[in-house]
Amino acid sequence: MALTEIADRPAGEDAPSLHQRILSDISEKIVSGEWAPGHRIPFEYELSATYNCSRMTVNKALSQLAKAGMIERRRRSGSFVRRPKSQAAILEIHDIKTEVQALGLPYRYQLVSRRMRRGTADDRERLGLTEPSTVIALTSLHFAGHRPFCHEDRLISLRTVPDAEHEAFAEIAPGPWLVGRIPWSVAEHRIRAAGVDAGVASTLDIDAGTPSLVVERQTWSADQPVTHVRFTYAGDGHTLVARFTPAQG
Amino acid sequence: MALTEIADRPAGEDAPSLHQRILSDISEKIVSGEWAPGHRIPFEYELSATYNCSRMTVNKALSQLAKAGMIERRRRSGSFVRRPKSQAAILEIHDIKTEVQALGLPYRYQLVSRRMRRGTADDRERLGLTEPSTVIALTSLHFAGHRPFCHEDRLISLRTVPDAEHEAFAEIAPGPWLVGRIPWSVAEHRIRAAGVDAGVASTLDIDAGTPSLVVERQTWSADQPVTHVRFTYAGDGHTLVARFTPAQG
DNA sequence: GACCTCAATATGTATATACATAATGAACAA
DNA sequence: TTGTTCATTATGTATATACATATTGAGGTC
Repeated sequence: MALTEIADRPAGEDAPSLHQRILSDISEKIVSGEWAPGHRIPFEYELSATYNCSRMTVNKALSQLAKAGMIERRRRSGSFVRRPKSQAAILEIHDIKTEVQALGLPYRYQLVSRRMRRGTADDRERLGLTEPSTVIALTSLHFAGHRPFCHEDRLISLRTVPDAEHEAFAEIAPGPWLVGRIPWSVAEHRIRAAGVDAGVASTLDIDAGTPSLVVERQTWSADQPVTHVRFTYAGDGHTLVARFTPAQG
Repeated sequence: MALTEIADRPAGEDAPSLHQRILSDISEKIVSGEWAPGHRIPFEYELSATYNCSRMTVNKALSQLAKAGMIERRRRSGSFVRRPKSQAAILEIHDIKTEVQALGLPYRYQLVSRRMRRGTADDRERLGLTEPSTVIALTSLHFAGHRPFCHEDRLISLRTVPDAEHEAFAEIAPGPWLVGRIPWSVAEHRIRAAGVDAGVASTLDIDAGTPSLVVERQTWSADQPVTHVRFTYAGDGHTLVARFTPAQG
């Protein structure tokens, strides 16, 4: 009877594509534990029979699952549920304006200092420069409402970003200015806790040594160092939050 | 002449699949900035002509690029390079044993305390429990060499993980014990800096108030709260590091 | 001009088919 | 026993084809 087929896809529900449905069916079996790690999932031709579709459609679903790291595919042997890769997980880090506005507070940017100089040894270290180069050194503040939310200490390599020489950064923060102008290919983050030093403490209007969250980001574009930023979030007021589902690399 | 065809694929090079090559060709044009955000990339049938392949092969490449967030596809209009989505990025967090061993130091786990209790209001808050439930509360230390590397403060919901009642956690850390036993579907991380409180300070053998990195992780399996952990990494000795290429969500 | 209709168009999804490739295991030879 | 050969098998990749679907733009009507 046609009734069962109708029941498969209730009227109000918008129908996802078939390979999508196969994918989520399998994904659910894995996440629920019904198919434990190591379990061999049905062969492509078996699934194509149960779903009454072609092997290509099943292949599309399984390939995506393999890419997401949920299953492992072995020729001649079949596809297997992968063991979760330790407690590894993924965290998203947003830009500051978004962060502040997500808190429902008005955002404001303020430049504290701007210097151009021949890169010191420390500058080269931070940027990952091998040869001397001229750099722009910026310090600035990001406000959430009336209170300073974050202190930014940034270097920009003029060799890679010559336009930065003619930008005052009085109105626009260097982050948004760089984004869109310089396509970055690789970046590296470092997150740690530290007591704030005297200089940063005074601009943030807190006591030196107060615990703070330090996020450093180093960015390259096509192997050329672009910028190095050090964000200092004062006190324990700031938290990086991430929600995610297991995507075992 | 066949010579040009040979030149296309040098002898020593292993040939990636065609759709892979199309994907990386386009990806490179985008990352290099040759195709700026908003640029309309060639239509599927155009690319299939230039690469002398079927539309399906091009479609596979473009679909993956769209999924990765690098391009946006619009029916009837074509495919366009997407504007990078702010400075969002991704960070991987590994489990502690792996972290310690990556430093080349011997790893050791030590249980400090284990209690079973009817969940307090704070316990329910941490686990995300709506109704009262019995919980296991564990505190333990992770050593890197001789020094305490990390303090762990964990709650496990006995309702979701009844087996935990019969596990002493004297030999095995609760993290690895839970992994593999309970497939988790969702997790949430919170990362912040804080001064350590007196209790944790004494077990870590440092002064109270020392800046420390606190990583909290809350885990659910099929909407059921599984566990809540609070890792405290003493001082500024510990850094979370992440390297990544831009996958603009 | 505002509105409607409709053909054109680019992507979305799915099929049937084909051959390549890696891995397994059984049959067979030294 | 050890090693080799070889057919089998499941996945990997690619093609040609088909129809669905959303969107655009042109043309006609009120």
